Amino acid sequence: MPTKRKVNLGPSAGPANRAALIAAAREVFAESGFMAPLSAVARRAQVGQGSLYRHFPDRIALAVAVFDDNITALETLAELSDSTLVDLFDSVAQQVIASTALIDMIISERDQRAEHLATRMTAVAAALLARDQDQGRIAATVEPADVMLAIGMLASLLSRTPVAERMESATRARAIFRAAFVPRAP
Amino acid sequence: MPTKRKVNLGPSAGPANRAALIAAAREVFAESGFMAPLSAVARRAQVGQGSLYRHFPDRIALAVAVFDDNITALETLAELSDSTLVDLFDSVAQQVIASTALIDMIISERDQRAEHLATRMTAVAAALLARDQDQGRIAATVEPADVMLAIGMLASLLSRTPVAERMESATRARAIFRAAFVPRAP
Amino acid sequence: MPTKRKVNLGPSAGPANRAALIAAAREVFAESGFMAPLSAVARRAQVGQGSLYRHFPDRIALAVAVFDDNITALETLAELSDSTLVDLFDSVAQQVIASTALIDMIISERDQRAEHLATRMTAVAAALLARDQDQGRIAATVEPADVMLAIGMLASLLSRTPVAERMESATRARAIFRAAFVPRAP
Amino acid sequence: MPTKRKVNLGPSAGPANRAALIAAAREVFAESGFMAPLSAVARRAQVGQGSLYRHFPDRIALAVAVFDDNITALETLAELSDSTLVDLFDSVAQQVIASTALIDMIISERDQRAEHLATRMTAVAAALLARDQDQGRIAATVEPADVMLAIGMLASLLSRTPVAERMESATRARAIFRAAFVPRAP
DNA sequence: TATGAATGAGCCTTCATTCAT
DNA sequence: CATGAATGAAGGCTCATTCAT
Repeated sequence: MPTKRKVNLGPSAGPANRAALIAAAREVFAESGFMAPLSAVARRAQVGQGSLYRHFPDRIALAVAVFDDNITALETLAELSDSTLVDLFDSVAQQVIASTALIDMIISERDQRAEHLATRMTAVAAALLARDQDQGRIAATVEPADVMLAIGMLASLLSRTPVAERMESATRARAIFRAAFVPRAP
Repeated sequence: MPTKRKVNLGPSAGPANRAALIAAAREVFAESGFMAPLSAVARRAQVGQGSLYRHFPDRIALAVAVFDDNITALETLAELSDSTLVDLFDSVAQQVIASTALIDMIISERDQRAEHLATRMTAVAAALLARDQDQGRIAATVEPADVMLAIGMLASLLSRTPVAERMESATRARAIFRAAFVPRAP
Repeated sequence: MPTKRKVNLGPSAGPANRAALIAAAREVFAESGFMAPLSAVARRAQVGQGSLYRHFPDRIALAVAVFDDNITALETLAELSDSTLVDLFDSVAQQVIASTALIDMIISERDQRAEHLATRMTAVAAALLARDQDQGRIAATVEPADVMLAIGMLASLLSRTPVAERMESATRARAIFRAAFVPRAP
Repeated sequence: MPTKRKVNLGPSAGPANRAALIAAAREVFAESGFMAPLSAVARRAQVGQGSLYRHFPDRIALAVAVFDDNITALETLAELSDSTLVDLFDSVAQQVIASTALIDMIISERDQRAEHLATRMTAVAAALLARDQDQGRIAATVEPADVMLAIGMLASLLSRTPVAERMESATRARAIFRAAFVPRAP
């Protein structure tokens, strides 16, 4: 009465699966948002659900793995000597235009790991802010929290905007924030 | 085929139930967002699921009933002769601090009824914008779409911010938008 | 806090409601079959659901009231001196082409009242059969049960055939049964 | 968000469940017709509803699995060199006496998969008809559509006949159709 | 007596999570 | 260590039936 199994390729492709899961999750999160069914991730990665759970015991673990790259990209940006806050806005907007789920998570999850990503992002913002203020591009009264809030608002908005309208909204929002942050009297 | 019953207190409280449903929905939406389970609304209203569906055949019908009040409050605000865009921001922030779901719906639903609420809100924004620009309080370059975008960002952000931090975020955001919209050279 | 009611026209239109319910049920059964929601009947009759239940405590009671007319039409047919079994087939087919639910009920319900209608229908069949056999139009070996079975099959089939194809199926089926019942060697 | 669990005996009986579901569905369809609640199938198979949906994503998928055997049996019958239309009627009757739902589905579903079964059944009928006509057992005027109609009527009727009376009805119906299809003058 | 709101059982469907192989 | 089937808890929705007014 029992069964028939497929094949068990053994532990050969151990971390290959992990990578496949991350890639699949990136796509799935981008298409269907942070709350997309995890089974869809496993399916797209051609991996058993069990393996998904072994590598990433919960949704956040998976999301953190996915979004670490995004944050790293921002950090890299901050290290360029000529990057500005405007670049940061643009980068974030770019990321969110492509995938909505990072901000979904950063804003809504109280989980340690999500907050860690948020912290790294804040550091990026603070670094760029200081540099811009030094060079008189941004008003001295602006605080890092303002920048993070602006980023949060930008991203949160874009994350709920239909894909087709995201670009336009991003442009308009960027103009608003630039106006808000530019120094007053020349 | 028949069904067993427990008690049936009858339709004595006909529209009282309707009111209870709206009140419950306001709370549930505030706590859990626009996608909160409707069964939770029925439960909190102490009402059968069937009654909920009789009164409000779908989620949007319920939401519209809940949020009509909010929009009406904004319209009333716009009619006061001395109200300003800042007042509008504050009102929206106030509302969103209390309940998150109105903007959830306005941003994400393409439904006629949701768009009707959005339209009314836009009208309020446009009226106040015109008045503020006449009196030199807001730069002439600002367009209604900018105002709506700002409101959307504000609300979208607050809607994902944990309740405890909403007030602070709202204050900071208001300052940002004021800075962005104020006229430049005096 | 309580209520507002509509109007209560009193017991003025007592049996008018009953008639409206029967008419509405005839339409609803025709459109949606024997298992159509009773609430749809009440709605179409512009009558409260309670009234429906007062007049017809269950689905069968309502159906019997509706279909009594159909059976009566068949009985009237049988009383015409020149009517034949073929006429009966045609009449049943006609009725079923229009509304499917009578046979649904006769075949599937074991309820007394449904069987009463079946009995009357059988009497009609027997009368016509006897007459046809007297005149040599139908083989002497055919029994009333054969006729009822043929009617049942015809009707049961039509009741499940998409409306557009019913006419064609009815014609073909009639030919089959005629071939089956005609006397053999002339 | 998580879920509580009782026991999980694992997927040891993987395809055993599938078989149990088919068996259960055969019984449930036989007892309650094609529209019987799928939850009843899961319950009778002692299987979670989720498993039912995994194996058979919709009602038709389940029905096709159940009825494929039936059609296969008919096809096998047609391949026997000495089988006749009468055998086909008897086989169909036999099957329908046991389970009602096959014809329910073939008649009422416009779904691809249901029509595929219908097509196979028609092929069987046409093959047997040709052979019977060759050997003079069936009138040359009879067309495959007549046979299918007869089968449809037979099955449709039986499908609505209480189990106890099915055998008798089947016998009588077979006699009728034989009479209808036999060649006329010897 | 008529009304129509309220009830709640039950069906369908989706998913997170577990676990035998 | 990977697999993928099994589980069952929700949630959405529909309807038959009751009952205060």
